[in-house]
Amino acid sequence: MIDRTANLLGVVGLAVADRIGEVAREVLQHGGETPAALVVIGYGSGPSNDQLRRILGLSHPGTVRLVDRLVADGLVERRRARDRRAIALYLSERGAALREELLTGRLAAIRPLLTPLTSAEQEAFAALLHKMLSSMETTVSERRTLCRLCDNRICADCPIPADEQAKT
Amino acid sequence: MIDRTANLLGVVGLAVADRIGEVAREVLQHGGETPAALVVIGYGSGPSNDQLRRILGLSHPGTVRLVDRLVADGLVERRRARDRRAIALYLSERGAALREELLTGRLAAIRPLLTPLTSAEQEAFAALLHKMLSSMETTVSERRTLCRLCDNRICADCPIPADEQAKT
DNA sequence: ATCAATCATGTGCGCAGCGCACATATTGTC
DNA sequence: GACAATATGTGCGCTGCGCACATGATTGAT
Repeated sequence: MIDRTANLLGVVGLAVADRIGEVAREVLQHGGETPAALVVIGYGSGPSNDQLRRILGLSHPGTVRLVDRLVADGLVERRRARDRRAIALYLSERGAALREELLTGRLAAIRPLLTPLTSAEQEAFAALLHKMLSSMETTVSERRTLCRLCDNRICADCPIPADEQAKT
Repeated sequence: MIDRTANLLGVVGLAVADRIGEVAREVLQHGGETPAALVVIGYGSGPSNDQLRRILGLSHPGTVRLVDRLVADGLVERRRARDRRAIALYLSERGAALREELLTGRLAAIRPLLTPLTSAEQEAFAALLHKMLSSMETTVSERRTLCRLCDNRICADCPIPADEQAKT
């Protein structure tokens, strides 16, 4: 019985990912982990190449080239960090604008899946999703990977627990 | 409020897609739409290159090359179809075995997300997913695209409605 | 204070997955 | 029988990414 539910979740998950991917490509003209990079850098903490790499789950060179593309598009700036072998990544104004557009488009793409549900059903659905996420045991790094496309304007209190012991 | 739910669904959807992708790459050593192709061809109806193309949402040449890879790996056979300009795609024995492994791995990858829920909650969750899917208006072609990674051993009665008028 | 190990970034190279433009073979239509 | 429509295959190039390697900055051990 659980497998039938898992299969349904597989369908919905695929549909969600497909829709997000479409929006991202329309907005950014790039695919892969590029949209996630824009969101992550957009938090404004000035992540290093290596921190970004871990969150996106890419190789180091892959991340360098990804940032190259974003810089070439004028969406990201490489700045000096305290540690002078590292860099600090920040969004340009245009990058921030596209990030907004991306996050808005993402929600707009997912929303139609929920509208057939009544308000009460949506609440129940949210509660179940919340419980699923809050039951995941993750490190800080894994949590950031899961939330790499999250809309921080909406998700004020992320339900996903993170073991604070784990290294960033 | 709906946006908060949509954001949560976005996270879970991404997690599901990530996990499915990992399993697929482990089993098949290929990414992209390749795993979906294996599942679709595995239904045994002997689809043509063009029918497969529409379901996967790829260009025609992209599909030809995708099938090339599957044939090179000994997973798929190109056979003559009634229409002699078309071909009919079938799985080899090894292809069918890998398809089983892929579908099993897919469910195994999704299942851990559901286990924190009680049986009653899982039932409620399934009912909500079912309602979401059954509310989608899709053509036959779109339905097949949505279900391109579905486990037909589990999903006997697909909830997604399809307009039978639409051309295959 | 120096020097080796470590860390972070960047580069040359190649591969996988896919699309565009084009070529070829078969089918249906008039 | 001529011709548009259909279905497959090919040459070519692009995007996204990993591996192996090189370079500069920092840390730690002596």
